[in-house]
Amino acid sequence: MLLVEDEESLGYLLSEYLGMKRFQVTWAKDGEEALELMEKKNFDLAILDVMMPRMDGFALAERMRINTMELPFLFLTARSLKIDVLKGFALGAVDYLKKPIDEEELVVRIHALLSRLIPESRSMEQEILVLGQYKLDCKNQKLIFGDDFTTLTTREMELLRILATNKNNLCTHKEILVKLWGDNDYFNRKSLNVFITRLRNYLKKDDTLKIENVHGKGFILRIPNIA
Amino acid sequence: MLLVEDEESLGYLLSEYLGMKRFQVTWAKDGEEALELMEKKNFDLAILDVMMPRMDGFALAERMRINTMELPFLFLTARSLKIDVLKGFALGAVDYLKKPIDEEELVVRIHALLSRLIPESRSMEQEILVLGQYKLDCKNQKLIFGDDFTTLTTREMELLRILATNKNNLCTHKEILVKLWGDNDYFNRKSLNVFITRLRNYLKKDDTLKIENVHGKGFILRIPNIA
DNA sequence: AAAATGGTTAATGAAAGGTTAAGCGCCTGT
DNA sequence: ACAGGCGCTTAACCTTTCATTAACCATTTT
Repeated sequence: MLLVEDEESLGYLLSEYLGMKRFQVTWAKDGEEALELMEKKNFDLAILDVMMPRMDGFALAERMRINTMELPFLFLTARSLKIDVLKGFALGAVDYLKKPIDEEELVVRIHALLSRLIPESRSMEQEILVLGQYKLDCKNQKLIFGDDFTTLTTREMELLRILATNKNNLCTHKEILVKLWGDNDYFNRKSLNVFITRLRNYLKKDDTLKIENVHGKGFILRIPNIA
Repeated sequence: MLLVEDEESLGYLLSEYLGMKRFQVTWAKDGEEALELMEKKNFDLAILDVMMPRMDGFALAERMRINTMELPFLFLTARSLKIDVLKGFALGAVDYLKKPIDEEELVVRIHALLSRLIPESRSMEQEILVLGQYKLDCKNQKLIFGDDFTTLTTREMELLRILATNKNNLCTHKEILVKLWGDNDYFNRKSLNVFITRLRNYLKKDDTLKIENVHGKGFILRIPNIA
């Protein structure tokens, strides 16, 4: 997470507090520094102050868009005029927070944003994923069908979770193998096939669910949307 | 979008205003009614008032989670105590807005939520090319026609994508062959012909679409512009 | 009309995917 | 320490997929 804040005391306070809450915070003291950092490192979220010397937060957001950086950002600012709020969102902000903000509120808002922005982390928190007539209880590694359930192994569960969080969307071999096996070689790929077979077996009680293969690319868990 | 608000005047005002802003709004006057509506219809977002007779907004959110409804929701309420905000997010809200809120701000916030934070609408952003009555979902390699779809092979998809991104413009043999095959010899050229035939077959449900040949030069995917 | 280019259909074979079972290391309890 | 169960990997074998090639017909150009 990247915090862009020119004011010493608030910047220090916030980065300390967020660090305490187990966020990895990098603190940039102006827009130039922020842009440099973004080039070097991958952040999940940027928190931008608006009123800063040299390049203000709005200008920074503009520059980020021009450089097609896809980093989600929110504004945290004392400028609470309606026109500023509208401008902030028009620039593509995911939130616009007004100073002074309660630290705890800031933390829960950031959590809400991150869990929405990063599909994986959402399903990490989410205990139970609904897959057609099945439910996947991630914490207990149970695949529930009515009153019945199967206990999944860790790998089975993780694979199903990846497919489920990207339901109706292609999960490439590479993506899956790197996430679950850390590497993408011939044998791991064969292993993946074995797990796919297993999952297909578990899931065949609901015949609207399908794990489709896209030849040479990967797999799609197809869950028809009920109308 | 589902608006849950017990107060007559505010409910009316909001649903009118949001309707004016091209949102499809359904207004439920209490939690019970909201739950019934959710059973029947798929909404993209719910806006929940907190203080309501019978079932309050927090209780409603709880019920939604128990019934494993995956509908994202935000609170819109006069209760601005910190503890309420924290509770709201703990229940899984995507936002927590304090009354009175400026209508324009509400609208931009909803737009931000729908475009960036809610998966369904996000997946709509991925690369989908419209070809007459067909849609080409590049990531999933699907050619969609109404409710029906065909899974294309990688080559088929790449070829169609080249033609589609240059619609109504000539794509030379050379251009295509170099991009897809890396080389331009007699056999690859024959192969290209086979793929063109296949694409023509896939696309014949919409007879305004044509893959034309320009003798000795290349192909044009013709898509009449609707006026 | 001959030659070149394009179109269509079907056969082929290599690569990818699917299934089942055996192998193998790692805990766990005795 | 060792037996047994568990879960992941490897192997063996079979099926499907798909780009290529061939064969043949149609159209266009010269």
